[in-house]
Amino acid sequence: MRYPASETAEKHTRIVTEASRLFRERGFHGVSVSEIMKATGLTHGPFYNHFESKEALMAKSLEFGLDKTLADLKASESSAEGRAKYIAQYLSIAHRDACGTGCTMAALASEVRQEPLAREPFTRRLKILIDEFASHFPWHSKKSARGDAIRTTASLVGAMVLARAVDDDAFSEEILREVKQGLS
Amino acid sequence: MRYPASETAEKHTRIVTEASRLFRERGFHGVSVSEIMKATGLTHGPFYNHFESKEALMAKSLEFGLDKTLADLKASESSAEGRAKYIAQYLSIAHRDACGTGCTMAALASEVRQEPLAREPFTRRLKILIDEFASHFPWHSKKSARGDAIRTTASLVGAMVLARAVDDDAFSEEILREVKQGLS
DNA sequence: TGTACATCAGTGAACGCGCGTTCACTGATGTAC
DNA sequence: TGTACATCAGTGAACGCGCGTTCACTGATGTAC
Repeated sequence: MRYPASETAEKHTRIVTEASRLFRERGFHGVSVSEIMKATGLTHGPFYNHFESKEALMAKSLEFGLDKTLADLKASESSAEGRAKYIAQYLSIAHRDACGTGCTMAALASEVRQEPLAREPFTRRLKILIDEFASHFPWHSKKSARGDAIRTTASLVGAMVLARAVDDDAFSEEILREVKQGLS
Repeated sequence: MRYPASETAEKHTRIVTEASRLFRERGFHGVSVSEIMKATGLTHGPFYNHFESKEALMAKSLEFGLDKTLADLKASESSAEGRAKYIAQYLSIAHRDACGTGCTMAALASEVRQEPLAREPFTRRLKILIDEFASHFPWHSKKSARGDAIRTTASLVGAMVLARAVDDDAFSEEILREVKQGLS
């Protein structure tokens, strides 16, 4: 049956947001198209009215997640305290335990490598993120700002990936704490 | 038909080494049991003579890979120059392009989170790795050594994950270069 | 040392399952007159 | 404004496929005598 045209765009968005959350929680291959559609409240059939393939959705949901990360960064306080707050929040236990709503890089970067359609949008957005990170916060010097932004990003992502992989809460928190200390 | 008992252990080892390589290259879910067995020169049937399940092999091949990383670390020169050499090699383009023979953490850490049998062995070995990293090389002070080892590990893993995900060679090399510079 | 036979790692067809994807069908919406 | 009908997003059964796993069978190896 035909459905109101006004709802189509909203359903499209909902597929992307639910996919982004589920992919971050369980990885690209850990979630099926049916599960994503069920999470949006539809059956799996109409998926192909919205996207060409699952891989195309991977790319779109990756873009969505990274755009969110960029928006959060831009919305953060643009001072040394703002940076410390941003880092503390990134390396928090709450973030570690909330993959689905957290940083897309920490959740999916290592799977991006194997998804041809995902690499290009990932690359473009990481570049923008690094640029913004370097210019948004004050760093030791203008000359080192970009390098500092790259180093900080690598530390944040590495710490989160390891803290999440680890089985031992005390060790996991130690990783977050030590890296946070190194960045302050 | 029956096969020489002397070969059984060797075949077992070969399954683990081939699995470790393939898993690092394409992820736990990107490689099938059949592919692994084919890579060892056998059909897929006898896999279950050697391992209880694919997940059990994931855990074993993870252990194998991490033990190799630990052995490499122990074999490296135990001086400030040795550390610089170790870091330079880790953050090299050669390592970036050789997932299958490279660092198991950089290749699989984000997938470990979702594999129950893999988390415990991963955790135990990461602890040993951090201990060894802290005691093997000289750091600024004895007090900060452990924290420095954790921070360095997080930076290395994060840099490699990002450098591999990125589509743009110049950008990828910039990430490796800047993080390397920050660690020297 | 030679013979008879039990052992068991490897073979490869087969299992059920869930995946990504397709498609004939439905029927309220939107449109042409 | 009212009527007739084309549109098309959503439905849900079905497709082929490759996955992890199982198993009856094979036959050289290893062993008992």
